[in-house]
Amino acid sequence: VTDESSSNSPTLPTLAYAILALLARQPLTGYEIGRQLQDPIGLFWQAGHSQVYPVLARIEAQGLALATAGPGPGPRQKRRYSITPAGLTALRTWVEAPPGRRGRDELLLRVFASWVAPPEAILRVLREAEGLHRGQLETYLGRWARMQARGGPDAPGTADFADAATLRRGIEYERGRLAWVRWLIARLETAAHLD
Amino acid sequence: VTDESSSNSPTLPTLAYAILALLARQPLTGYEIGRQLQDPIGLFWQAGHSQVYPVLARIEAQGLALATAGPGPGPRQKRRYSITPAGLTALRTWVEAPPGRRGRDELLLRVFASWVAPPEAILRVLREAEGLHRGQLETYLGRWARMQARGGPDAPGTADFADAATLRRGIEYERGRLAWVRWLIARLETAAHLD
DNA sequence: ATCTCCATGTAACTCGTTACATGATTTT
DNA sequence: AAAATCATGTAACGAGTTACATGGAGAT
Repeated sequence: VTDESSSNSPTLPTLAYAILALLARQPLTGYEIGRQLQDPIGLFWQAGHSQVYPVLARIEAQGLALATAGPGPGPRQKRRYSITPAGLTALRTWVEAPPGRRGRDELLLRVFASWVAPPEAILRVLREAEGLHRGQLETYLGRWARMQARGGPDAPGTADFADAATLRRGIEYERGRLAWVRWLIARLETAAHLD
Repeated sequence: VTDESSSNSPTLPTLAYAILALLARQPLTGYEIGRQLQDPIGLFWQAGHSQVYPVLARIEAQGLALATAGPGPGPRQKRRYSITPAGLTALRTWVEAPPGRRGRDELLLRVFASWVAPPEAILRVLREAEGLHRGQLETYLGRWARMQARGGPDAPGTADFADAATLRRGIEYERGRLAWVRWLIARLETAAHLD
């Protein structure tokens, strides 16, 4: 375990910092955090609500966020969390630490193993992937357009600039992905009708 | 659990298919598989040896690979695994299934939260990331050059073509990453010496 | 003498996913 | 009338990481 912190604050999972990064912008409920970390929305980090609630409890226990409780729609109270100065400090410290790079990519792994399967099967997988990436790219471009519409991106050091920077990378990633998938489809198609 | 398989074969983790994809090329020991899935080498999937051994045991138990045992350097026997026809079929079936897309990116998450930290701290993180990506890109380009040297990539349907296709994506990914990191560094630097 | 590489595994723990559970309000 | 949305949580399990453990061969 890479625990370089003091004894009273055990290390938090990366998800905790994703949550703190959202809370640094505005107070949110666990439900809202869960929504923002859902699959097509969460640009760089995903989590289900069942993972969010226990981590939120730990964040609160360490004094990194405070909750204000009020009546909720269900049998339990609705709790809206705000980040504390200690939470901001913790987030700042984490941001300044070097990121660990580990990547897992199922599509790439499938392509790596694709030569064991017939080309039509791989083409099906690739065409589906192409659709998904096209959709994701459009989602991102829509966000980008809305962002430009309500005043362009600010100067570095603002949340708006950070949003724009991450979104920019998301768009470039999807474009690169799409180009590669289309290249592969073209290669496989020309090879296929040579038979 | 998304178990659509028959009762006698419980679902295997994705790592099992990464291992089968390696075994489909040539017989390997658990140690060699672990090496190939190590951080800078594993292009799209990473795992430590402690994860590999139990999964290999499950692969063997399901008859997807066979081991030939011989004297090893340590107290235990050295076991070299070969894929079986059943293993090839399982791999083929998995390749044809749609990949689940979930991505986690620590650097992107850090940039998303970067506005809470001073610009010099973020620049340190970004410059370190730039070095890592430059190194990774060089590694990939080296592999690419060696690949071209011993006869260019084959036609689709071969392992060599699959290698080239995945490597190509790796190179494009690193290039895109590098360009983005450099753009960000430039933006932050010009903003910094306006103070 | 110590370190690294080869080679195998186990143990303890944390993280992540799916499913279960409750219940009011709004939409179809 | 049924389904989706808001809102909270727990339980069970599987995946992933770090550390422990063993030991021969070769390099520094």
